Formats: sequence, structure tokens, C-alpha cells
Amino acid sequence: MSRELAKTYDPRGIEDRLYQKWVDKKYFHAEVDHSRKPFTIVIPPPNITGQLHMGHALDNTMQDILIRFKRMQGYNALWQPGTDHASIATEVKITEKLKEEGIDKHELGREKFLERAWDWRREYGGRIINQLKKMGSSCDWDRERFTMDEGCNRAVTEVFVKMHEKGYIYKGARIINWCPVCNTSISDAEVEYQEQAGHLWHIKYPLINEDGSVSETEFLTFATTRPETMLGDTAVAVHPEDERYRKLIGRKVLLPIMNREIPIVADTYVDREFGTGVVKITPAHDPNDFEVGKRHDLPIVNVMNDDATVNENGGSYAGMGRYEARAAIVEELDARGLLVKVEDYTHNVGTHDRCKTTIEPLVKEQWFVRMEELIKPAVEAVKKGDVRLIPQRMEKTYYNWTDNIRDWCISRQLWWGHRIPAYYCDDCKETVVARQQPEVCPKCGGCHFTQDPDTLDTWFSSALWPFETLGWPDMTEDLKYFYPTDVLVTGYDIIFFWVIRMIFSGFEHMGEKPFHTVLFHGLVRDSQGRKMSKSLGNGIDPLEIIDQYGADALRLTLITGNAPGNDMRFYYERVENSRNFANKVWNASRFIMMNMDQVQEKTGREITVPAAGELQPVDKWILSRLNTLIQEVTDNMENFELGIAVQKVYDFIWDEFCDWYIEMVKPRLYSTDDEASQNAALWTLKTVLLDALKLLHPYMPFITEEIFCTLQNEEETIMKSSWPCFGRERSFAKEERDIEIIKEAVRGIRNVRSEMNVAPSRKASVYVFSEEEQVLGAFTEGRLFFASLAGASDVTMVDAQTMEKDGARITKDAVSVVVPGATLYIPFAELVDIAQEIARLEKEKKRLEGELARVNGMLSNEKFTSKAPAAKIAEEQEKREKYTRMMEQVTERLEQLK
RNA sequence: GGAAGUUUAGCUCAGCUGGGAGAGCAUCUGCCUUACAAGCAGAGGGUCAUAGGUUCGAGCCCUAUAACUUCCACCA
Repeated sequence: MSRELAKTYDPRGIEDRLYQKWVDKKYFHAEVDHSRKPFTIVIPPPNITGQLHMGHALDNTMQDILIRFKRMQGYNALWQPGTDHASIATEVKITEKLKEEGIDKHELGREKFLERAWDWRREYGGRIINQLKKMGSSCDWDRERFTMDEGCNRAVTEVFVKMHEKGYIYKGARIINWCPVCNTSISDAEVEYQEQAGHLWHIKYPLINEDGSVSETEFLTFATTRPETMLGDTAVAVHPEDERYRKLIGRKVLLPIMNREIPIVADTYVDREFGTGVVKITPAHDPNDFEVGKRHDLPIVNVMNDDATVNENGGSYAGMGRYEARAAIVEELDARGLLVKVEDYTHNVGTHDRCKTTIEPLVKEQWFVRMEELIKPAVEAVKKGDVRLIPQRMEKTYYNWTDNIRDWCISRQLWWGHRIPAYYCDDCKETVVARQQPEVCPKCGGCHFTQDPDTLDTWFSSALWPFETLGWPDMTEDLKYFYPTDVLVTGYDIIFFWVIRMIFSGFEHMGEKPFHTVLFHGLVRDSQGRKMSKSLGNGIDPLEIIDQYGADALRLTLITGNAPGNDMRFYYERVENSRNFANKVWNASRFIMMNMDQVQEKTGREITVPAAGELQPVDKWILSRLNTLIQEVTDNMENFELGIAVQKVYDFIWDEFCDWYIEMVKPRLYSTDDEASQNAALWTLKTVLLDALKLLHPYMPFITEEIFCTLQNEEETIMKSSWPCFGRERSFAKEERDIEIIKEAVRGIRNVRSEMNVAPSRKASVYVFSEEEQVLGAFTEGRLFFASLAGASDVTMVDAQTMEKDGARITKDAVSVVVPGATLYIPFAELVDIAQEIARLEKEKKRLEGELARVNGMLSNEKFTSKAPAAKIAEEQEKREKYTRMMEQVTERLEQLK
């Protein structure tokens, strides 16, 4: 037997050892088992390029808590893990690394590049997984998946082909967001708008006269933030009802530099109030202009290359970068007298969320997903409550997106990702979308094909994650059993990217929601409330925290005092507090085990279940409190109120169990007079500790396991033990009331002692006077507590008769403490100052008067008594009784003193 | 322009369906009491942003206002 535990809890060593044991014994593994109900969570797959950060730590702690809770409740709990190939993020990293080695991506070629990427995945893909393990995550690692593994690739291809057949996926030339640095199109969701200081250039184009000559006096002036796009202008627009320009509609202006005549069109898109009420129209480089262009059938003149340099359509500016061209064009316009003025102007500029490069809107052929129909069941599901979002306000964000849904651009000009299953006939250019490369062209019979070079948006495969990981497109047993999954835990920041896309994908391909609940968390910020970021260097590494304080402390810190969907700040002080709590649990357990061992050594007795009547009131009190705790914590956890639940466990363990119960039973542990009582105390200590550890286990898996195993002294695991259950037979109302009175009395005595600066070493007699049998009984049973908890040398029960006879002796030179139904007298002789004592009691009297006034006010209000619930009225009546009694006692004591 | 969130003790935040304001940290006092000084016992500190309203009763519900934060849209 090895129960020698260190004086302070040191998580180092313990955590890794326990985790290895859990993995070795396959405790995290779940198999289809129709005798049990499944509970499933799919992990938000971290990027293979990623390193564990606080966001992951929070996200995974929450998932692990739910999984461990449900596992203990008897569910067949599956936490499905895996990683994401993160196409663009990974590709950028690899490209950078190649650059460092002096290798150009394009010179290397696609095939070799992909080899490097897979090497990368082999090298770093496991890193984040190992970091998740440090957190204690109980994922079923035997089922680990990767969004680009063979199964996922099959799923992606299947989805693409099916949706193409249904007409949900199409290819078209539309204006898209282009990142000139990453050299790929991106979806609307990936555009991040940033406020930037820029300029508003006022420029004028000369009108073309009726006779076709260029006017030297008439011009049309407009304002633009992007003068360089003028190279691609194909019209200028005015509002159809704008009196200033009405007669010009249909005429033409000369596009300077390019010397192209372009029409003046009328479109309601134009805001008459802004600038001069004239807008230049560049359909190829502005989403709004693109729409205007479509309405007026304007030509689209693309003037940009993929790297945002001006192309051959830009005349003499060809080859210049977009900003270089901007400056040069402004200069030329100015030289020609066409620049009217320049204003400072702050506006929002679309940037790529990955690299922050300013987006260049371009018209390009891309693949899109038609969203309108697809999104409908996903909206319905949330509206009906079939999919629940926590907190509920996230629904607003959700609908905001679904109501304004636009088609999803899914093709990326990247190499690392799922290749688009579209093949082009080399002979007739026919497009064939198929699961495999076709043998023969259905149109011309040709047999040579080239696959579309593009890959798919990362989120295209992550959208399938809840079912592709369970075997889809095959209808496997796993899929039938574990799908739909139960809860998705994620940050609110990826609601558009991922959550919505998973929901509509689930309905489209499985005919069923992917999960019934989405539990959102917020961001973990630094102590000043700033986002943790690499550039600020304010990130806190969870692994360092684990190393310093332990994973349990980190987990507890992340989960306490945090409501769903709210951001939180990270403080070292809070981690310290969590660490201290771990230590508290450790030491309480150590104390209990020490006593169990000592008693066993001395007497050779094992702890047995106490016989009826052997449990003392204080035992029943803590058991009853535990019982209530079990119910509340279970309730809170069922409702995903994890922060509230763990706070209650914390308070129970520290305050009620350690500071009160353990202190109260110490005398019984040390005394050998009453074996039954000693046994009852030890049994209660052990029982309460075990259940408390179980309640705590989902939050702090390591320390609870370590103690559980040591305590049980066998190779068991707490994670497979059963979750505690509320039992009506373990509620003891009378004992709860009695012990509360004792606690109040103890607190009262401590207070007066503290106020009077009585040295702790100075013991004093305590006389308890009560005329109520039950209260007197409670004090008689609890008299021992006053010695250890309130510095009492001896406790004497005083009834009315004694008081009659010896009252003066007892109460002279004594301070008094009033609790409902009893007055305690503590003779301190020379320490007592009558005047001070009177003042103290007057203060107490005033407090009670206030309380009584409040209660009486309520109870004498006819509206209250007629409308308030009966239970509330009874509660107030009880209080009135209590305060009235105390008031009488205080008044009586004051009379004695005066 | 649209929407959401926040505003509670010196600091950071809880407060579930409306029924006497809580925690941690910090501060002050006293204790090395044989589980724990990473501890124990005690204390101080809040017109719950402001103004109205609903209600017997409001930190909580409604309306308006202010400040801060975030998301969405993007008027060139």
C-alpha cells in the first residue's frame, strides 16, 4: 500500500503517467454498442500547421468536460478527433519555407510541392495532437482522421459530383475576391474589411459633343478611391432622376489616357448625395460596377494580372504594380488638367484574412455552390429548435448570414487541397464532372483529358466532417449509430465558415442535422483584453501553463466564471488560484487517507457502512449538502452551464467540506472512545470525497484520477465510474437546519473574539441558553465543535431553571451571541467592557429591526400575500418568526446589562 | 447603414425561469491550530451605467439615453 502523498500536489509526472494509462487501457475508445445510447462530439479539427493556443485549450476543455460527464453517466461516449489540411494556411507556410531554402514553388512543380506538403503533414500533423493530449483530452485516438485522407477525399468527390448533378455546383465567370499575394480566389467569408486612410480623387472626363468631337468646356466630374481602375472603365453612371445629369444620359464621355468613348448610363445604384453624383464604372474590378455592367450590358475590360500588376489592356501602364500605376495615372491626369482635387478619405478596404493583402476584385471563371435552396433546411432547423445554438443570441448572427447568403466560391488556385473532380476533354474542351477520370469524351469521343488544376476551399471538406469521419459515403454501422452527433463546441468566430456549412451539408447529404446543439465559446484574450496574437507577442502558451501549474489548473481557469459565447481574459493570478484549489483537494484527500490508515493500523478495523443511527447529525448534514450539490451540478451540466457547475463543486469542496465538515469531525477521528462514531466519520469522509471527486473529474481529470486510484487502492479508473445520483433518502432537512445554527453560533463567537482581540490561545467557557428543546438538542449534540472551532474550554447547556438560579453568575462579565432560539454567553471577565457590549448589541438590534421592518412590510401588504406564491409567503413568515425570536433575545440581554 | 454584446466591490468576472447582492485577486487585522501559509479565522468595500415604465416585488422584464466592444454590409 502506497498512500504516502507529497505535501503539495505536483502535477508533473502524474499527468503523463495517467494519460498513458488511459490510452493503454483504451478507456477513450468507443465501439458501436446498441445496448447503450451514444453521445458523440466531433472535434473542430485543428490545422496541421497549428500550435496549441489558448483558444484550442478552451475549446478542448469544454468538449472533454462534456464527454467525460456523459461517459460517467453511462453513455457510449465518442469524441472523434482529427486534423485539418488547412489548404491555404499550409500552402503559404510551405511556400515560405521553400523560399527560405531558395526554392520557387513554381519551379519545383506541383508534384514535388505536394510531396513536400505530405512530408510537412507527417512532421507537424502529430504535434498539435500531442499537445491536445497534454490537456487531458479523452479523444478516441484510434479513430483519428485527416480532412485529406482517402475517406475524406472520397466523400468530397462524391459530394462534388452529386451536387453538380443536382445543379448546386456550377462553373461561371463572375466577379470574385482575388488575393494577389496568395494568388488565389477566396470566398466572401475570407474577406476582412479594414478601415484604411486613403484619398478621394476628384477626376473629370470630357464630354463628347453631339457632332462626335471632344468638348473642351464640358466635363463630367466624379470621385474615386481607386483611380488606377479607370483603365478598365466602360461607362460612367448617374442616377436616372438626377436633374443635374438627366439630359446627359445616353451621351458619351472620353476616357482619357485610353482614349475610349464610353457611355453615360442611368442606374439607381448611384447615390446622388455622394460626391458629385457621378460614378465611374469598372465592371471588371468592382462588385457593384460588375452588377451595373450586367444591367447595361457593358463590356468588361480586365486591366489586372493575377499579381495585381496592370496588364496589356492598360496601355502604357502595362507592367506597373497597382499602386505604382495609381500614382502615375493621377500624375498624368493632373498634367492634363483633369484632376480636380484630392481629399483625405478613410474607408473600408477588403483584405485577405490570412495575409491581410488588399483584395483585388476580378472577373474569373470559378466554381460556385448555389446556396439558395441548400440553405433552407439549415435555417428551418434552427428556427424549429432542431438545432439549438447556445447562447441563443448566436441565432441572430446565424440568420444574418443565411438571409444574405451569396453563392459560395469554392475553387482555389492552390495545390494543397482536394483536387476538383472536373475533367476537360483535350479535343473539344467538354467539361466532365465525375468520380474518376473518364475514359471517353461523351461529346467527341476523344480519350485525352486534363483535370481541372484547382483545388477546393478547405471548408468544403470540413463541412462534411461530422459524417465523413464516421464512414460516409458508406453507410457504415458507425455512421448509423453515432450520427447525428450531439454537441458541437466551437468559437463564434467560425459560425459562417464552418457551423452553417456543416448544418446544410448534414441535411443535404445525410438528410439529418449533424448535431442538436452548438455550444459556443468566446475568445481568450490577454490580461488587458487584447486578442492574443503573434504580432503583438502577447500570446500565452498553454503548454507553458501546463508545465508550470498543471493541466487541471489550466482547465479549471478556462472554465470558471465564463459564460457561453463570452470572451474572457487570461490572468496568471487566476491560474494560481486554480492550482491552489488542486492543492486543497490534494491535501484534503491526503488528510482523509492518513486518518483512514491510522485508524486501521491502530485498531485493525476496516471502514464499514455505518449502521442505522450511527451517522451523526453533522454526517447527515454534509451528506445532505452533497446530495443537493449532485442534483444542481448535474442540472447545470445538462444545460451546458459548465462555469456555474464547477463553481458549485469548488465552493462545496473548499467551504463546506474542508472548512466545516473536516474541521468538525476532527475530534471524532482523534478520539478512540467511540468506535462507531469514528467509523461513521471516516465512512462519511470517504463517501463524500469520492462523490465530490467524481463531480470534479470532468473538469480536473488528472488529480481526481490520481486520488481516486490511491483511495480505492486498486487499478480502477474514475473516468469509468458512475456519475453520482441524487437520492431523496439522503436529504436530511432537520440536520441541515441544526448544523446551520451551530455554524452560525461558531461564527458568532469567532466574531466577538476577533472584535475583542482575544488571543486564540485563550480558551473560554461557553454557556448556551435556550428554551427550545430542539435547539438545545442541536447544541448538545454539537457541543464538541465549540472546542475545536470556537476556542471553547467547555460548553454548558443552560435551561430556564438554571438561568433563574445562576443567571447573574453566568451572564455577568460575559459577551453574548444571539442565534435563532439560543443565546450564548462567553464570560471574558476583564476583557468585557459593558458599554462596548451594549453598543454591539444595539447594533445587532438595529440590524434585526431593519430585517423585521422589511419582512413585516411584505407580509402586511395585502397585495403581496394575495399574489405571491405560497412558498414565498411561508418563507417570509419563517423569517419573521426567526427575527422576532432573536429580537426578543437581544432585547432581554440588553435589559440585563442595563 | 444594420445587428449583437457589455456596463455589478479597487481589478477581472459569475449571478440559471424576477423573491433579501456573490467569487477570485487585491487591501486591512489576527493566527506557523498536528491535511494544506498554495493555508486558517475575521474585516472593510457595491443608489448592480443613467432616466423612465411594468410588477406586491427588478441586477434580472419593457422603453429611451450614454460609453465601450464585436459582427455584418460597403457609397464610388
